[in-house]
Amino acid sequence: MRTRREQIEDEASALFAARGYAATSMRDIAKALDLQGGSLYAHILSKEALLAAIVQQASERFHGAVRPLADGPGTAPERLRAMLAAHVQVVTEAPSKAKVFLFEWTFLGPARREQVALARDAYQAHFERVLAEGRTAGELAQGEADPKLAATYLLSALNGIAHWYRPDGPLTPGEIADRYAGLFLHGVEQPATVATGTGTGGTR
Amino acid sequence: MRTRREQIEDEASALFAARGYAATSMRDIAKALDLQGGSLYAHILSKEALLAAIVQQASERFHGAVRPLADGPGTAPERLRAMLAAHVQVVTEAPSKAKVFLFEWTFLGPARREQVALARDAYQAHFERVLAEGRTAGELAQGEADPKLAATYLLSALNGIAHWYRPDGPLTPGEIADRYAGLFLHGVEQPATVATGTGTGGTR
DNA sequence: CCTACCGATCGGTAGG
DNA sequence: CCTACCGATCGGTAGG
Repeated sequence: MRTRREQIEDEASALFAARGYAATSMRDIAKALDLQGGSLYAHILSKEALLAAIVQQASERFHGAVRPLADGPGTAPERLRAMLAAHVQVVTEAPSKAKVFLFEWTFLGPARREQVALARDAYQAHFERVLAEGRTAGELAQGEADPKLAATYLLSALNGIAHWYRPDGPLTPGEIADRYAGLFLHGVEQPATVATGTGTGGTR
Repeated sequence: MRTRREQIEDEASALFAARGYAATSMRDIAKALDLQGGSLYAHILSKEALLAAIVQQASERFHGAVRPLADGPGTAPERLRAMLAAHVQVVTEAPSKAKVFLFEWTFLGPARREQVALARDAYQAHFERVLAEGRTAGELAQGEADPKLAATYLLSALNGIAHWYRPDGPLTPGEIADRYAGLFLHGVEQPATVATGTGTGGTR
């Protein structure tokens, strides 16, 4: 049984994600729960504290899912695949909360916003580290892009999923992760045909 | 000399981009221009119409820059590189306006919002078409990802640039575009070593 | 958790 | 473009 507090956070997540934090009033949240506006304050301290709680919990989900994989065994490409799949999993299992964490955290007050900025940097650093290790090991070649830029590129693509994912869409979260991993690891360009021996022996 | 109307749109773009549309009041915009709140209405019809004008103009910039390249000459990879560079150029030459177009258009009323949704779909379709043509021509191989998903992936990564780009950052828009194009076309994984003849003849 | 309310601020307008 | 204002709504609180 969800506590009242959890119901409030769930409803607030849905509304913040759908309309944006600033465009959602406390009375909107209350109405969705059949309460009066003021009654919410028996459970929360302020609108910003409610946002902070949602953001904090989502942040912990992302970290908890991805960090052990970054530090785990496997080659860099293997770990990246696993981290990417975990990130997609966190986004798609609670899209509203992920969306609030990813795009509404900027509405926090200065103190909490800076905390979240640090947590986000630390999260991206997991990806940067694996990319750097892969380069050192000769498993990855990011062209001229350094690990920081490659991680920014990847996380931008992944976070976009929160904007368009629908549970009833054609692709499961696992399928989305597979395809995105293929795009990130191999790109879209057909490698120049080099003696892969499909029979004709190189169509130049 | 910028007209008053243009000054209002520029200032509104900066504030909408920095704080969000819903969290920006007409009096905020007026104050930045040393005006009284009500005075803005000598130049605009409503807050939403102001947002709509900014979004519309930015939308036209993106379309105008990219469409001719999609329809232009060159192989699919060449055209994708050019389109990607043009998109980055539009984002970075007016980051606030791009950001408003990319992330604040959802605050438009239903009628205008649907129009913009169509324009965005048409924009993405340019990328999808080139990706599909490249696949047909054997120039591109997107793994299991279809052109639509690959375009979504790419545009998510590109639009993220609006969130972090700073004119005084270490990379020029052209350098960002080059690196992102490398990541999109080739991915990050080192191709398996196949007779490229660096001397040792294949270190497996 | 409700009733009733607070001061502040919102988008927008009348009249000049 | 300003002064002065409109009704509506905001986040939040007192008291029960």
